[in-house]
Amino acid sequence: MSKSQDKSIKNNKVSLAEVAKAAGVSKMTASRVLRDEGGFSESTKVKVMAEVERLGYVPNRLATVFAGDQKSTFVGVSIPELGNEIFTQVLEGIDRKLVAFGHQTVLGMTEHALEQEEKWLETVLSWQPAGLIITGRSHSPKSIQLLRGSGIPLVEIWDHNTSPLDMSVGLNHFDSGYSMGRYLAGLGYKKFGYVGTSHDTANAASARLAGYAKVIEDSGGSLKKQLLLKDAPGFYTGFYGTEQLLAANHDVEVIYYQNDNMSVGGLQYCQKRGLSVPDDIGIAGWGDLPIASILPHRLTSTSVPHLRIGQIAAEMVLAQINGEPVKRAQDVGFNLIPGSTVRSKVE
Amino acid sequence: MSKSQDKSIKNNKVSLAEVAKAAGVSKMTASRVLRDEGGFSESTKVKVMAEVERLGYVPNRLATVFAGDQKSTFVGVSIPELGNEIFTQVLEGIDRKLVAFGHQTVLGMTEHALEQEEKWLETVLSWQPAGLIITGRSHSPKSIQLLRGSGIPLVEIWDHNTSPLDMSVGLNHFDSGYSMGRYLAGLGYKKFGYVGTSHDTANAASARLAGYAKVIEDSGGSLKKQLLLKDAPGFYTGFYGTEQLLAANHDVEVIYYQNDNMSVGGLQYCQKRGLSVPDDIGIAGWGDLPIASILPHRLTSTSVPHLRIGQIAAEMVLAQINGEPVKRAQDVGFNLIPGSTVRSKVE
DNA sequence: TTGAAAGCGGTACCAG
DNA sequence: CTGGTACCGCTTTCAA
Repeated sequence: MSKSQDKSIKNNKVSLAEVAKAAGVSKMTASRVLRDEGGFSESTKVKVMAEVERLGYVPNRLATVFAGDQKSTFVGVSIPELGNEIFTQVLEGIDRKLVAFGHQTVLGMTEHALEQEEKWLETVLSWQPAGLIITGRSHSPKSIQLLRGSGIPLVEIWDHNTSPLDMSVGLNHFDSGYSMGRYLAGLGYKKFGYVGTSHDTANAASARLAGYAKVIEDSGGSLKKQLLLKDAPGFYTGFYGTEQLLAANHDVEVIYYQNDNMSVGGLQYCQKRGLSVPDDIGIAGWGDLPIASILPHRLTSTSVPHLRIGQIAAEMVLAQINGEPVKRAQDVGFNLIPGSTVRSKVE
Repeated sequence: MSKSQDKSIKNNKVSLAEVAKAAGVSKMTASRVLRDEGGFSESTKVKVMAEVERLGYVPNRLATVFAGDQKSTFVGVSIPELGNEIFTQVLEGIDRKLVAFGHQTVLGMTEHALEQEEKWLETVLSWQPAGLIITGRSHSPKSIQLLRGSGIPLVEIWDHNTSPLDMSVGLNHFDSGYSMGRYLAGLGYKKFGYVGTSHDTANAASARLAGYAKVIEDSGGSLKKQLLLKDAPGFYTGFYGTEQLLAANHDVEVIYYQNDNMSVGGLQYCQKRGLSVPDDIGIAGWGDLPIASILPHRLTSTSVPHLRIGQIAAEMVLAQINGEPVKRAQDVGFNLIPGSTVRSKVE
């Protein structure tokens, strides 16, 4: 791992000064060439670039940011979990856009815990990020203080939020759950079930459940919930959550799941038990995830523009960084997919 | 967004000097208190901490790293794609471990392209990361030069690599494909199929395919491949890849997929066409992904410790940072899962 | 237990 | 077109 010469004491990093000296010019001239800001001759440029190449110079952006009044090119992005496909898609949308504009994502997994978020925020802010994109709208008091004081572009995503700390993009999860509830109630269902995961933090999924529950309450139906503690909302969780729900409540007619992957778990459980969908039981998911595209029957679900949310969030941060005008709050909406895993309207 | 006082010209960041002044001590004393390195009285500590709290001071780690000869706490982590569950799991393993030891992940999506990796490397290295974890073993010459010159801990993951640039953890993908080929050939299959995606870069999946092909060649069987260009290896890709493969090759007896999700797509396609698995056709996946846990029949596949690879990679970087001894190359191995989506041994 | 001065690697600003 | 100088926020070193 030793290069041609191991002159430097502290680390093998080549500095601008060394490059400049080797090229026989001043630091300033070398700096100008590297930033291509003009004000130097062609011959100087050639000399400097040759040395850059020869010495393998990698600029120290820390120093750059530090020197000027600039911000770094980091954007802190927090999502609750990487094991959840939905957030992974949002993250992908964000990173793609950010990278295209010369920024980098500094990841934060908050695991639905306010303290985790707070700890991450503290650290990431100390690196002078150019912006912040965080999932969710509820934060600890300390976090809010940090966010307020940071003065950098901030986007709260996922939940639509008409009064964000700074900016926000997402959708109304309560409405989304409510609309599914209305749809199912409209089909004549009376005995509702719900299967999802549960966390300490108020989150989007619980808002959907609240919307769903509201319809049921208003329409005089019954609701049985199966909330799995601290589990990731995936295929298997849906499978055994359904098992548990049905074991305790034989008469549930339709089940709404936290997401499509869980509902596919439910679908498999029903198949295993010989329950016909939708004749014996109805199944509804959320999120229109990839698995839905290959199911033999269209899954009743709600489609949401995951990638788009990420893209918009990144665009908002970028626009704000560049001082362009930005709409503070955007609602990307959702789309109910009727599907064929719930019964048709009763005549 | 305006705090109590908007005194500063450039940005509202509170500096150590301001805290020190407000507390009536010198910068150094304040610095000592904040780092808790001793050498100050209890009363000074109280004064300083009070001001830190009151002013909402957030240290500028950029300056810290810059001033001392320290490294940052960043670790650059590159994966090919976020849309691929497998890598997402690896990433989760990495980030969990890293965060537990006070480090942060700076994300890089290389999209299987060497130039993307190179560009990302250049940027991320300029931020003086404490370490690097990158997926894959093939890099551009420029990338290799950058990596060599960086002098920071580096782990190449995914492919087992006996002569890594620095360190490596992964498994032998060729062997993994070979073992599946042997297993299937041992069951009497002669006409093999493969469905996967294809990229410019030599990657792990192509190594598996090569191992699989080798067995087939040696045993005198036939191999029909369906390589989907630039597609993400997911459910739907598996579905229509199977459709295409079978349309062109009616007599394929067993199909090996790039991963489990694709094979589930294949399973669904077969069901749709009324093909019985394993009677009419055999299906084998790779990766033992979550979806496999809820299928009615055990999927023939290969299990791999995704999270573990991530954890080990992070541990290697951490150990190296702390100057502890590290094994340079680790093979986590793989495990063939016989399953019931291929036929039983022919008598 | 405390503080003053130097310097990390760049860039802004001005003078030549 | 080029170079000198001050300085960004913090830590290291040395002296008090």
